[in-house]
Amino acid sequence: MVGIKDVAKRAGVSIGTVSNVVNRPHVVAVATRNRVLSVIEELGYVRDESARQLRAGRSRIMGLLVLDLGNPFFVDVARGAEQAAHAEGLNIITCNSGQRSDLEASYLAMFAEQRVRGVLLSPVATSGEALRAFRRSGTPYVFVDRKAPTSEASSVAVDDIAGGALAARHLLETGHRRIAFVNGPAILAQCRDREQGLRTALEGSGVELTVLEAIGLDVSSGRDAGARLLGTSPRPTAVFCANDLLALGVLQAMVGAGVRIPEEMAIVGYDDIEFAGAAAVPLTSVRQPAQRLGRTAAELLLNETADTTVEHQAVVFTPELVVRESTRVRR
Amino acid sequence: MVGIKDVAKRAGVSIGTVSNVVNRPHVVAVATRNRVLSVIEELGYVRDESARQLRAGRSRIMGLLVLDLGNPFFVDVARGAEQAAHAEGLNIITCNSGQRSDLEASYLAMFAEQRVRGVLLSPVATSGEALRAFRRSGTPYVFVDRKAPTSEASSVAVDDIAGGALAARHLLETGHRRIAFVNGPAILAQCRDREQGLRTALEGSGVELTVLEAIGLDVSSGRDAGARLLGTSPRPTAVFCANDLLALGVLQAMVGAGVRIPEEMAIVGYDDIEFAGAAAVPLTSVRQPAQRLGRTAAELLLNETADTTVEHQAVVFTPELVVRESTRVRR
DNA sequence: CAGGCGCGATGAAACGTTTCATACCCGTGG
DNA sequence: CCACGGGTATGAAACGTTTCATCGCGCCTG
Repeated sequence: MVGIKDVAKRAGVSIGTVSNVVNRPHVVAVATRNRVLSVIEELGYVRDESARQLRAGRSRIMGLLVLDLGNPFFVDVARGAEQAAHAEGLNIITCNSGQRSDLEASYLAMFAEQRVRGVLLSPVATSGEALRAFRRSGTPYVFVDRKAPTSEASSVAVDDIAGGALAARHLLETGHRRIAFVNGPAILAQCRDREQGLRTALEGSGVELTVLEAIGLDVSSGRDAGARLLGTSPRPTAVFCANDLLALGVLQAMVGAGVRIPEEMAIVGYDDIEFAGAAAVPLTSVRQPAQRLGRTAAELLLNETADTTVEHQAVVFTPELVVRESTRVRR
Repeated sequence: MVGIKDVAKRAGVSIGTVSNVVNRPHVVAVATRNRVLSVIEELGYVRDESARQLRAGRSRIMGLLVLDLGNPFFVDVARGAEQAAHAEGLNIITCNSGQRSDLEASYLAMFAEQRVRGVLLSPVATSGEALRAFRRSGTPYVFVDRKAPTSEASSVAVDDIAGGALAARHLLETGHRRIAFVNGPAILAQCRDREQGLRTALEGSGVELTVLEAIGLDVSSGRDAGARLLGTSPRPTAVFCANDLLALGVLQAMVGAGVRIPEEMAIVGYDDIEFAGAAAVPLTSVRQPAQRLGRTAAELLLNETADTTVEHQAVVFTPELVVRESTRVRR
């Protein structure tokens, strides 16, 4: 592999000069510069980032670890983060923990070993060995889609309790009295909070609430949950799902069983991913500003890495209900 | 930041010994080993991957550059690739070109500078400055979802011509005589091939074919195309879309305009993403083995990086038609 | 008892950069 | 004519690892 000293030898200059041509072109005489540049071109020299980084002590890369890239919500978060990072000339590497703590641990270790500039993290659980070990490495990090005490780190999240309440109030207003909640794994704070918001808002309303916990937060888990839901009696008249993927699965199960939506079963999802509006019956959903979440988190992280004295912040966005056919009362 | 020599000093051993503890624990006496390990724990030492890599001359990372992470098809490709890489103890970093040549170029440059072990590439265009420059860097690469001459590199693809033909024959058999094709950007070989397969299969059938080119390969481009389609007269009775995202957009436009699917307009998509089956009207689609594509490509790349004498291969998978409501003739 | 062997530990070199103090060359002003 | 300074180029040190030749030491064997 051709290195800086091959270029130097071939161009008849010192390696320091080659380095200057690459990094501070203005300090080298124009004749020399052109000669070196043409040798670089001729030899196909590509500088070695690991050597650069070793010398510089820090990398030009930012890590992003999300819970599930199969969920378009996180793809949007990644898009937002990428924008902000590119604006500062940094590259982002996106990794997918798939909600598995072991993968999360392995990616965090990788980030630490890479001496990444910082990490945007949407964690499986904020306690846990992996995270504790990662903290010790001293790599700066910001939580995404997860509140955290500012004493520990900055965070950017959406108010999940408010989101749960939004869904609850909507279902109450449309007259439902038997409601099911299809939740995801309770390890996830998002799931716990949405349930809590729902419960609090339903308090005293006399609504009969059934809670099902799905295995995952994906469409096929939703189908399973939908099948279970079909077996309950008396059957609820509305179901709120922790996630649009779950909601799409539930919807599919209902349509497959000939249950009419929303007449026999109203459905509310969460995230308002693009597919929610294009579903069998367009889904009512709680919208989160996903791209903004990613962008803001990246900006916060960039600030903190530029100036370590800056205070941690906890940014919380407010979700918004988008009403579509799946809960719209037909006349 | 604590380095190997801090550990060495504190444990009263040489840096070579510390290195051995980390990399070849069996060669160091158990008492020494434990002492060093406890110092590592105490100091929170994390080894510096850039120094490691500089010394080793190669990295433990594989790059994956896809056209669009917003398309669940590529998320599945990424999943497959990740599996194969992890099985070999490598990490994958996934980047998203979003079909933009400038981003593609910038990520390829980054991969080359990082000296990644190899790159899985689903390129915007196989010609082009970016790719030519990348080739010169000598980083091994394998094309994903794109055929390529074995003289250049290995590739893993799905037969898009066959896929287009599959859709065409299905629409012919279900009696359609005015068909529209909503294609994506013609720079993409996938789009050109699917169109060609369609045209060839329709040849001599007397079918009237209208081709629309959408701006992108996403749902909103599909909505636009759907709107345009509504304006054509006489209106086609079936539409084939280069992609499920486009098909979902077209579907949404049709449903919004009160056009009955499949009676007034049959729709066929491509990729068979999970959302296709959960759509307003479940979509007939051409299925591709996405995860297998990623896994196979990664395995090929691993082989080639392990043994440079191995021959390039071009693996081609065969697509499969999945028939659902959107083309099913109702009785 | 000498020689050899195996186990553990050591010290130094090397990886490819960047940076910085230094040196050289030439022209200009005193 | 000398001193000085601006514009260029140089050489060496440093970054944190891994690797490898070497060495010391205790033990076995002949």
